Amino acid sequence: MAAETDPPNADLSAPARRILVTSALPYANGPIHLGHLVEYLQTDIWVRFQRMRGQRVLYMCADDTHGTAVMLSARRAGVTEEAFVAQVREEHLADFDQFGVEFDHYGSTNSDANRTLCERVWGALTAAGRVEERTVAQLYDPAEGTFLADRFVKGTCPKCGAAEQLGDSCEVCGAAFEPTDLIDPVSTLSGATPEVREAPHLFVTIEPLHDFLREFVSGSPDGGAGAVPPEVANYLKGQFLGDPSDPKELRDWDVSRPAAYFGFEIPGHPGQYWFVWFDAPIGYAASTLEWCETHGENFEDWWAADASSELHHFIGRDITYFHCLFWPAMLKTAGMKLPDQIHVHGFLTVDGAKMSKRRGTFIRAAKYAEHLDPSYLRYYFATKLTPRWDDFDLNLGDFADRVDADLVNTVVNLASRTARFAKPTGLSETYPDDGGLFAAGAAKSERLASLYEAGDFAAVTREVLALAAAANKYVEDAEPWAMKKDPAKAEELQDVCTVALNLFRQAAVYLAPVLPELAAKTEALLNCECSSWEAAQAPLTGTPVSKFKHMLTRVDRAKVSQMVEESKAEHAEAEAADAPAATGGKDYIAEEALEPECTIDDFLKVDLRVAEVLESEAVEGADKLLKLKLGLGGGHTRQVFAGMKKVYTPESLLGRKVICCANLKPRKMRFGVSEGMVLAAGAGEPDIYILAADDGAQPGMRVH
RNA sequence: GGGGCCGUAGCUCAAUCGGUUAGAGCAGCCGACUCAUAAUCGGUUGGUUGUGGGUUCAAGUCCCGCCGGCCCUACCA
Repeated sequence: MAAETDPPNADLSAPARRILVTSALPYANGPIHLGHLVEYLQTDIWVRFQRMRGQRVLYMCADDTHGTAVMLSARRAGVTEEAFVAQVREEHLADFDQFGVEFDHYGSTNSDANRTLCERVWGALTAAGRVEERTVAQLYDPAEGTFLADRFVKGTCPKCGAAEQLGDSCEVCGAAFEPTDLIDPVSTLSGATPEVREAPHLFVTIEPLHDFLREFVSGSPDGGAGAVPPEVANYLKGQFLGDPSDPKELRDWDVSRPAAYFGFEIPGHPGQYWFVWFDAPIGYAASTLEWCETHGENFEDWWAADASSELHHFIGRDITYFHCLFWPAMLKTAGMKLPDQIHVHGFLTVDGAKMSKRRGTFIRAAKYAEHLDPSYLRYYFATKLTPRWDDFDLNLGDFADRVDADLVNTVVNLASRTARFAKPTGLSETYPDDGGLFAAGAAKSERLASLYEAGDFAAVTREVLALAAAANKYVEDAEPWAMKKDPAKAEELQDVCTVALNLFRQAAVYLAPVLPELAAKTEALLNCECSSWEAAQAPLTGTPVSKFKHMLTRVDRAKVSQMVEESKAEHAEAEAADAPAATGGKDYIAEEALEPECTIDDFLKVDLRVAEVLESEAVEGADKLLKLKLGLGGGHTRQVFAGMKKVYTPESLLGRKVICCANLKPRKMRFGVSEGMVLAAGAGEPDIYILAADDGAQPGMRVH
């Protein structure tokens, strides 16, 4: 946990800011994975930066423990919910620890502090007349004894008849409906047939706060800044708030769930529990309350409406709605501190695609740390993080290249190529002429600080790397290795190393929020302090240099692949364990219903031929398309575009015999005309399996 | 169905308010060097800025259509 004492303030004339920072609470129903880490690392970097600048920061987080999913997981595991979330908590904390994410306090939404604050907020909502009770009809699972959220019900679409559709919409025809409309609904929890039951629910009205919320997100007319970036404000206006001239009505929010539900029972409403999304954000405050109680601080100094502190939330863009509308509405009504800024980040993709368990790119934090140095990931994420909510990609090849090239070859190289020369003498007593390099780096201080402040870590790493690159050039030009051979140039050698090591240290200080371990190793090497921002302002002189030890090893590509392979294997095991035995596998016919009966004449209209893939290339600018030239014998060829690039590489198809529909009407596509279709099984990526003919089949033969 | 965001070199990203010939790193190629973790330094190849229109003296940037991706949301719009 972070030090409580205030570090020296960067700007001695200004009092330190008091900043309360949160990351969204991870749900206590699963492990932390690389997608989660985007947010915790982003927040941790920002927090560490603020601390280096002398600000007073509280970094608060907690496990989000309530809800149906946790309740069911606990049942399945045969333990109480409390025992279940306690176990998950240990795992989460271990993961955060490995990645250097340092919270001041990590609470739980299932705590007395949270219950107390939920009651306080609830009391305020009730007193303000914002709470209404209404009856809601919902599907109920008699076997599990719980009401079912939409995603826990499957059934046949009432509109198109497609089977196995989830409770709220149909993937096949796109229809939207209520789960109670489903034909033959089945609980995915127990397999039981759910019954429709009515239960009272409590709703919170936020429409009266419409004007307040508009001002909150986009700023006040008198020039006050909004709490969210412009694109987020646009989204909220477009989706929920509308224009002042054409406002949309904000819907009431259903904040209760009937028993059985793992959560807090609502005072005065026996059998009704606060919905997990109601108590989750209150967990930010509850965590602070617990911290205050053990640190002799006053909770109101951080959470009262007029508290002089700042409140910053870091969230993913999927939960923008809750944090930017409901949450401020709750706080406003409860007379509590409003967020000053909500930092919204995008999602992580891996190798250009959504994280996929099947492909092994759904990687747990713990699995990553088994194989690779967490510093790599902290750095790589930093090179990608901006204040915008764009998604960004963890390209595993690029990841390894980038870490090696930037950190090992450029930054650490500065130390490793000169520390040995400097060890016998230490650093020079006075800082030598370096052509202005150190001063130029020092002059970057405020610019880099404002980039950190704005969350533009990508720009920070770019600029610091440019400094380190210039430093390498300095060493190259000075040729210390030549001086080493000439005893008369010992002083000159010491000077060159003094410059190189100071430039290295400057970079390490600037990168310290991202790479705290590198900063610590730099402190050990140079016997100095690297934990304050001002450390980059003045060069170090006359100090001893320790024996150089490797600070960061190159990325082992084999470990990267191993990590992916093992993640893949984990998924396969989990699937095998989940699959009910001897049910004959997945019901693909239910998933994609049979077409109406056809006659032999209908079938013969489709002319299927054996074809050989003569040419195969990926289509530039298309993610899914391969352009194939098919040989049908006798000199006949066809150009066919096939949407299977994500599953088959172009080379893997060359020379293969495939089955194609040879009389399909040619279709003009963006990249050319497609004159047929290659047959493959499966509903689409990643399930695409090309049909093949047995040996002996020749191109052009018809399939009967 | 509605909305938001995104699309720039093989890869990852820059480009102030619309302003010169769209830049950088990595990878590739050529050369130099050898202190350093096959590191470093110099040079160099590589772009119809997804696509088609429009506005403008000037468009990667602004407007409209289309294609593609991600997300949110919805029997309202």
